[in-house]
Amino acid sequence: MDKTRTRLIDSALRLFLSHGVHITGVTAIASLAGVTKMTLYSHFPSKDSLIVACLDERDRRWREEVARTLAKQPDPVSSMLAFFDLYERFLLRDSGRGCLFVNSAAEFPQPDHPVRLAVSRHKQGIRENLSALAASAGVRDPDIAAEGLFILLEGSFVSGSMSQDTPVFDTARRMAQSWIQQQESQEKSA
Amino acid sequence: MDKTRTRLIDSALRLFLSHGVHITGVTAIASLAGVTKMTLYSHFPSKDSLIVACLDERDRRWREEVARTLAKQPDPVSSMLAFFDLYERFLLRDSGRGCLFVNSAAEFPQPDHPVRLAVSRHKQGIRENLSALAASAGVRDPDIAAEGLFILLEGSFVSGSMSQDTPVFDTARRMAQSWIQQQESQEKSA
DNA sequence: CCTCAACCTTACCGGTCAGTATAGTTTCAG
DNA sequence: CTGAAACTATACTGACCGGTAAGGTTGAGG
Repeated sequence: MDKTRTRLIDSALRLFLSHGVHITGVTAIASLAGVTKMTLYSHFPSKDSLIVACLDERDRRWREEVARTLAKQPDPVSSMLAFFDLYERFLLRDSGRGCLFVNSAAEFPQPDHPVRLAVSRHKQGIRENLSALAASAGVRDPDIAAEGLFILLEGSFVSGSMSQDTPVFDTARRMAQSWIQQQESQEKSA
Repeated sequence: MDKTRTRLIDSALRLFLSHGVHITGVTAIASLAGVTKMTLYSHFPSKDSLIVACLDERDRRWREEVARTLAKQPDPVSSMLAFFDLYERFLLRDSGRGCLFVNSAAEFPQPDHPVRLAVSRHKQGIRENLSALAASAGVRDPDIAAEGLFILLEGSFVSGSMSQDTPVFDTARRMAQSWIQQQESQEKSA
C-alpha cells in the first residue's frame, strides 16, 4: 500500500546515490518513478522532506539488515565484527558510491538542518548498537570501545569508496579484532 | 604577484567549505573576493577548473604543514602519530565542516572527473607519506600499516565532523599506537 | 605620453531549478 | 451511480545558474 510513495523514495534514493542530492532534480525523480512532479508534491511537501524520508527509509532498511545479520552471530564479539561485513556489503551494493548519509551531510552543512538531523539519528543509532554489544561483551568502557569500532567502520567506508583496489575492510577487521581484545583485557586487569 | 587569483581561490575555498561546492555560485565567489565574475573568468576558464585549483592549493598548503610538523618529530613513529594532531587541527580550524576533499568527492561521483582526480592525488599523497614513515620505522608491510593509519585518520575525521562532543582523536591515536606496535612486533617475529 | 593589460560595470544568453496553477482523467469504494 | 481521491498533462512563475558580450576605467612600465 502507498506504492507510489515507495516508488518515489526508491527512485530518489537511486539518483541521490549515483549523482548526488543537490544535483538531482525533482522532475528526474518523478520521471524515474513513472509519475509526474505534481504527484510527487502530493506525497511530499518539499524536496527537503523527500530527502529526509529517503534517509529515514534507508536507515530503517539498514536496521533491518543489521538485526537479521546479528541474529545469526553466536556472541557479541562476532556481532561487532559482523558490522564490517555489513559495511562492506553496503559499499559494494552501491558500487562504491560511499555512504549516503555522509554524502548528504557534505551537501547540507547547517548542523540543525532536518537532513543533518536525519544523518545524526542514523549514525547515533549505529553507535548505540555497537555500544550495547560492547557492553554485553563485558568491556570496561563500552562507549569508548564503540567509538573505536565506529571510527574503523567510517574510515574503511570512506577509504573504500575512494580506492577500491586495496582490501580496506580486511585491514579494518583485523584492527577491530585487536581493539576489542585490548578492551577486553583492560576489563580483566581492572 | 597574482594576488587576485589567490584571493579568488581563498574566497572559493571558504565558501566551498562552509556551504558546499555545487551550492556556491561563481558570482558569490567573485563578490567575496571583491572582483566581478568577468575577472574570475579571466583567471579560470570554468568553475570546474577553479574547484580543481582550490583543491590543489589546499593540498599544497596541507603538504607544507605536514612537512613543518614532521620536521619536529624525533622518529618515524612520532611522525605517524603526529598526523592525528594535524587532522584534529585541520578539523577544528574549519569548525567541524569535515574534509573538503571527501565532501567534494561526494558531490562529484564520476571517478574520472578532474575534481575526483584532484581528490585522489591528495589522498594518495597522504598514503604514500604514511607508507614511507612506516617503512623507516621498519615494519614488515609498510603499505598495510599505512592503510590502517589512513583508515583511522579518515574515520576520526568523518566521525569528528559529525559529533564534536566525543574525544574521537584521542581514541584514534590510542588505536594507532597499538596498531603500530603490533606491526612492529610482527616485523620482529618474522 | 602612450600603450596595454588587468580590472570594472552592465546587460544579456539559454538553461535549469523548486514549486504552483489549472484542469482533465482514471479508479474504486460506498 | 456517485463522488472523492489519486493521478495525468501542460504551462507557468520567479529565481538562480554558468558563461559571454561589449565597452569603460585605472594604473604602471617602456
